[in-house]
Amino acid sequence: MPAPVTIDPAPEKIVPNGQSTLHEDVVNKLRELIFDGQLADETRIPEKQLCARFGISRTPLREALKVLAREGLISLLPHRGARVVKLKPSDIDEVFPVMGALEAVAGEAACRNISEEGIAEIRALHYQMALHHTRGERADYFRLNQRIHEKIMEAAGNPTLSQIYKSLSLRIRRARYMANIPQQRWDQAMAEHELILQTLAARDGAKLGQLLKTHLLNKSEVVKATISDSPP
Amino acid sequence: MPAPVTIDPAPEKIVPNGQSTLHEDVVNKLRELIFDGQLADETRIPEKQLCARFGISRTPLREALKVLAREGLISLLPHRGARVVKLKPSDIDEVFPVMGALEAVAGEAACRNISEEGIAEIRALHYQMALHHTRGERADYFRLNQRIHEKIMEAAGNPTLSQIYKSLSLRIRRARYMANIPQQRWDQAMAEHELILQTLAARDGAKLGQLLKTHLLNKSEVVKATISDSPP
DNA sequence: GGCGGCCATTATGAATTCAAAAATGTCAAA
DNA sequence: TTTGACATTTTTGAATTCATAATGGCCGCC
Repeated sequence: MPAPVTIDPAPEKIVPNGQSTLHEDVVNKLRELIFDGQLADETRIPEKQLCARFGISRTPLREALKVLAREGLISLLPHRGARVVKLKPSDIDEVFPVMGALEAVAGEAACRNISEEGIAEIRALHYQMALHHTRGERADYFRLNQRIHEKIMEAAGNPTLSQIYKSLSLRIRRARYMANIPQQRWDQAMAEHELILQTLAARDGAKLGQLLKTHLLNKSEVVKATISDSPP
Repeated sequence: MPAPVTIDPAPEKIVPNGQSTLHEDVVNKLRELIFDGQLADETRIPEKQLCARFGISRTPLREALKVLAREGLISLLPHRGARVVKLKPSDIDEVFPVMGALEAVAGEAACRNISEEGIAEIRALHYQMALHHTRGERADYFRLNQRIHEKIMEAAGNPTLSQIYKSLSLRIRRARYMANIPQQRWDQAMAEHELILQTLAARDGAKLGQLLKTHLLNKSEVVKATISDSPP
């Protein structure tokens, strides 16, 4: 095989910084590559090549692969290498109800625990997001949207819950960013968020839980539509 | 302490069977050791010693440790080794609401998806469990109880949900088995299960979800009591 | 000309080796 | 006697080496 076309002298070397371990850095780096689509679905991940790219040996890379496999981002077939798992519509159907339930729990807990300052912060984020919605700035809207949901999750004060939610979130992140949401649904989502904010401010846990659940379920439909063009 | 009574010439060597990989076997083995309490809380896990015990090299063991760390069973401090994480009462407070929410989702889905045969199976398990309850056979009761919840989870037909639930389940399994439930609470749990069965048979998803949620929450109190004697 | 088995190559699984950080033990001084 | 600095030992982190299963090409056969 001839030399590769793109020659990068120090592509994205992972420098061993004293505090974190090498394999942890590799995990994060690989996640980024997967999200960026640089490691495409179903393509085999050649260990040697990645090692060269990162400038490390195979040992920490393989440790990282094990971790990512456990997270569900890649699949690890014995003697047959690792490959990025393809996100199927059915996965969306599976993940979103779970995330909805988790957000519902978070919402209930948040209503109990959140400070007035916390509510104020979320309110600020909300109206910032509303502005982006009005202006049709999708990327910014998505970013704020994400942060609001994270804030609610954080306010719940349940690290275990947060961790699991985050892990699931990562799993479908690729699809989520793809989501080319139609205007009508976008308006609806914005209205839902309006209600979510009010309910949180009123500290109506049960209602907020229900709202978040259905909000997620609605989102599920959109996301599924965006990836259903590439069938399993 | 004198030498252990049972001397095992080849203690628990892990033999490389063709299909599964070594590190996966090690993960399972280590989980067992942790659950059995052979690896006590907070004690450092010496790699070399375990390698000798398993008859393997350090590489697959370390890979397994990474995975278990991601599962939350052990903590991995750089250059300071791995140690089994101690189950604190606060962990119970965190985990059970999440499991409750997951079971609620499962209950709703199960009501939609479960076959009549599936209901019949759970009914059989239920009355078997009731018998153990009547006889005061705690271990058997716990076993059946576990299986019923697993059946409901399975009937939901959501692998992602099952996986997360299982992972959480493992995390608190130690505490769960410890649970020396008082008779009064046991009777109450049995009554709750009676209702759970009826609601499932009636396919009332919303109600079943609610029941499972509160059922888990009640259980949480008992479990927490059992580990609160050993404070954080 | 196409298909199937055989051998060389390659990639993965695991063991070993090397390096570096942390734990331990020793000895001296306050 | 206690404390603190230093040297030694131990343990972990990472690289390298070895073994083995899978991949791919080649040749013979149908």
